[in-house]
Amino acid sequence: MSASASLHWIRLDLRLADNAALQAAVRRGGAVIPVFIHAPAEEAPWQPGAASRCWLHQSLSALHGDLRAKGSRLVIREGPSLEALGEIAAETGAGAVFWNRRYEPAVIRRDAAVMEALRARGLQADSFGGALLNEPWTIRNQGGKPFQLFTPFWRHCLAGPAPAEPLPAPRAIPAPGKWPKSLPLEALGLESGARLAEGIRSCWRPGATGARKRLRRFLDGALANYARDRDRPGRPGTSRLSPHVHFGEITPRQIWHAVRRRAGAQRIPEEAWRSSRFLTEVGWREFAHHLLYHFPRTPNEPLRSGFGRFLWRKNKAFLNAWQQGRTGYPLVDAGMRELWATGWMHNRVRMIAASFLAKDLLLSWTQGAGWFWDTLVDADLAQNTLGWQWTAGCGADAAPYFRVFNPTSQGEKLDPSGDYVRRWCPELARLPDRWLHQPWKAPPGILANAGLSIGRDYPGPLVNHAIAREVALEAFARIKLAAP
DNA sequence: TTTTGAGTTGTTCGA
DNA sequence: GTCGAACAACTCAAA
Repeated sequence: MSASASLHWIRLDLRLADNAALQAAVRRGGAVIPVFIHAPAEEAPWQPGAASRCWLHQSLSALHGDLRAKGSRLVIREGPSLEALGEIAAETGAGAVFWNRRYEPAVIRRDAAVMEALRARGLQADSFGGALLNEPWTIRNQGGKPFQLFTPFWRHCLAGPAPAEPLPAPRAIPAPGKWPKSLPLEALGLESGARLAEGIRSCWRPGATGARKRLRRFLDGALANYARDRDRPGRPGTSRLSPHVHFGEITPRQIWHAVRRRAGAQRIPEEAWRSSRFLTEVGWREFAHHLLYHFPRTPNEPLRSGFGRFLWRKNKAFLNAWQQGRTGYPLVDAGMRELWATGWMHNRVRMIAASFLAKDLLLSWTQGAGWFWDTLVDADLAQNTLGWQWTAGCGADAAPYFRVFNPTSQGEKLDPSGDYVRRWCPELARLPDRWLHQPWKAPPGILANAGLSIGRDYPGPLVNHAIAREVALEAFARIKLAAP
C-alpha cells in the first residue's frame, strides 16, 4: 500500500530548494499538497504590514509558477490554520503535515498548538529548521545562557560545525489524483494599495528566482567592495537580499555556500571569507533571532529594564514629519521617502533615521519600529526589534547612550556628492554639494539660484540637532541603567 | 576564583 | 588640520 498524501504547510519558506519540510513530504512517498493558509490574526499583535503583504502576494504568485513547473500547485486557504489543515487533510486523506519553523513568539505558540492538535488526531506532524544556520536553543554561552553580545555569539557559531550543504529542489512533486479546492490568490486581498504594488514591482522581483539572481549579481559585483561601499547609500553597495531572506525565498545556508564557492574560485583563504563583513551580516540576522527567541517580550519592551522608566515624548507632529520625510534633515528625509516609495531603506540610513527619531526627537523607539514594520518589505520581527533597541540604547549590545548620529555630518561623509539625497529629495537637487546636507544654512543667493525656498519647498529643521543632542544626552544619562 | 579587556556602525572638545 | 580622550554600565570569555 502506498503512502497517504502529505501536506507541506508553507509559511515564510517560499522556495523549493533547501526546503527540509518539502523534502520530507516528497520522501514520504505519497502525493504532496503545498498549502498556504492566510491567518494574520494568529500573528497578532505583529501581523504583517501593508508592504509585507504586498511582497507576499507577489512571492506567492512566483511560488505558484515554480510549483506548476514541477507538476504541482499551490492550495490557498484562509485561517484558522488548524481548521484549514484539518479540512484539507480530511478532503485528501493526508496522513502527515510538514512545515519549516518560524521563531516569532506568537507563531511559536500557534505552531505548538497546531502540532499537538494534529498529532492528537492521529496525523504525523513535524517541523524543520532551515530559516537559520543554528536553532536558537542550541546556542549557549559557557554559563549555559543565551548570548547578549554579538561578537562572542558569532565567534561561538563560527567555531561550530560549518553549515550543511543546501538541499536540492525536488525533481518532481507528486500531485494528488484530485486537488482540494483553493482560493484565488487575489481573494486574500494582500495587494491593497496599487501605489505600493507598483513601487515594489519597479525595483524588486519577489520569489526564489529573483532572490537567486539578486545574490548572483551581488557576488559578481558589490561583494568585492562590500566593506567600503555598504555605507554609501548612493551606491549599489549592499546585497538587497533582506526581503528575499525574510520570506524564505533563499536561505542563509544557500548564501553561506554561495559565498564559500565564490571565494574558493578566487582562491580567497577560508578564514578571510568566513570572517568577511557580508557573512557577519548574516550573523547579525542569526543573533537577532537568537535574542527574539530567548527574550520574547523585546518587540514591545526594552531588554534593559532601566529603560522602562524612560519618558519618551509624545508628539504627533514630530512623528508625522519623520514618517513623511519632512524633518528638514536631507539624509533622514531621503531615507524615509525611499522607504515610502520602494518599501526598503538603505541600512546605514535606517540607523541615522532611527537615531533621529529616538535621540533628536525623543520619540519612543516602539513608534519607529511600528512604522518600519508597516512600510518595509523586509519587515522582520527579530531584526526590526534588534535594530530599534540597539539604536535607542535599550537592547542587547546596544549603542552607547552618547552615540548620537549627526545627520548633517553623516550626510557629508556618506553621501558627499549627494546622489542619494538628490534622488529622493528632488526639490534640493539644484543645491550645490556644500549646502545639500544643511540647506537652511545656505545663503539667500544660493537658495534663489537653486529655486528653493526653505519653509515653502523644503522644511526648515524640525529641531536644532546640536541642542537636541544635548537634551538627549541629559535625558539618557538620567536613567539609572542598573536594574531597579 | 578573580581580574581584565573588549565590545558593529559616533561626536565633540581640547591639546 | 589631526589626534586622543571622554562620554556608562554591563556582558562574556580568556587569562
